Amino acid sequence: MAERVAGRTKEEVLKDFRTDEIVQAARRVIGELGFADASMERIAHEAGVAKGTIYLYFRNKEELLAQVTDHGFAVLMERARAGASRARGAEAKLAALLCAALEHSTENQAIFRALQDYRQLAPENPPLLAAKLEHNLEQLVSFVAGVIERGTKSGELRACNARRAARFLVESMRGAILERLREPKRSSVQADAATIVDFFLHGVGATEPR
Amino acid sequence: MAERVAGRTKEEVLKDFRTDEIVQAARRVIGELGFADASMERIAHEAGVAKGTIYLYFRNKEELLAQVTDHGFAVLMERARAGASRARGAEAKLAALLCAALEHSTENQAIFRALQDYRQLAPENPPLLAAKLEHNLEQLVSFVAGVIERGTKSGELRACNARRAARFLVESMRGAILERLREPKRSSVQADAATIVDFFLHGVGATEPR
DNA sequence: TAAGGTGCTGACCGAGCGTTCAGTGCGCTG
DNA sequence: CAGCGCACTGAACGCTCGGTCAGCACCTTA
Repeated sequence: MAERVAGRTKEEVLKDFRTDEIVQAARRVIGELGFADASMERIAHEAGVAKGTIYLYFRNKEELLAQVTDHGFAVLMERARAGASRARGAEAKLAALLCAALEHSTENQAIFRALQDYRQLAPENPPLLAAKLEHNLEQLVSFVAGVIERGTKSGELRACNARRAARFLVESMRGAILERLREPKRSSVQADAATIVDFFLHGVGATEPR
Repeated sequence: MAERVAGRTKEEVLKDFRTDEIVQAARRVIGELGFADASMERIAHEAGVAKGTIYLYFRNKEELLAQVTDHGFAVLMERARAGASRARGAEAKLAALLCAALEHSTENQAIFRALQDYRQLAPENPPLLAAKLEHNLEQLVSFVAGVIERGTKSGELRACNARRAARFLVESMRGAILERLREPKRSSVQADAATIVDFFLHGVGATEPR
């Protein structure tokens, strides 16, 4: 009989540990090389195990990649929620949200590349990974849309299609992240986030909103 | 001595014809399958030639893909310029520009997928294709930035970092195109373009611009 | 210490890719 | 009509990659 710690066997703990090690290794490799060039061989090497070992913990490559992106998105969403909940008012919440995303993308390019590339992986008949990413992205958009809706109700934001606006903002964020990755540390995360929110709230038109 | 038509030999005309045929075939295949899955075999089949024949007209796959994206971008830019030049005022020009881009992306997904995927193709040490796409995208941003700057001078737009604003708009356009490709023909090109320009000019804030 | 089990290894496989090149056949020329 | 040149072909090549599995090493147990 195996000894138990907190209701889990030693084997289960070890398995979780190994699984996490491999996921983290995959995250690093993807962040460095992108999805397309992140081979199982390279990931195995990074994790310090043999290629075959990965297949003891994941059914195939796609399942591994899906876990990587899921994990990355979970961290991003947690940060975004935490940042937004600390801030007061729609503008501050959106800025905090963007800050979290920009910081997260700077520290960890893997999840962001996912956001960017996922459609490429299998444009037709999207498999597990594409579906998961689609779902994750939708979650982010929904969250942003929620912030916008509450802002509209409180009168801070004008009435608009919250979902469209949320997508609009998320895409802009994507662009800013891209730019930051291209020329890193050109400006602070806070400044970039503020610029985007400013554009988003006020636009570039000289006339007042209708 | 070969006969000449308009200063070009028959061989040159034929070569151009074949080259164009292959480029168009590649465009269709990329549009259907994406960059990653557009194999030379498939492109050759679509063009109605043998795989080896492509290598008589293009040094390698990358050169072929680069020509495809160059061609697509040239068409897009031509449309955008034409649309913008017909319109009067910054708002109308931007709307026309977005219309052109949305139409073009609807008819021809290849160039758009390029915009989306190019970073994926070679994240490190970007080769010919990535460099060309980067340059093309920069051209588009510059064009938009020009429209914005002139709008600022005429007083129609408020003063802002035109380049940042242009990137902001281009990314939003990208998002709209993505959405359109996901659920095609949900709304008219004109309506989508108007929505984006409206967001872009007025933002979602209830207060007037500073 | 011997036996048994289990986690792990890495050489191997087949598929698919971009690329090459010896061969083919068609059309032009003398 | 014979000979030649050249555009074109597609089988073959080298390579990479995801995925497999027979065997090994180590730990536990008796």
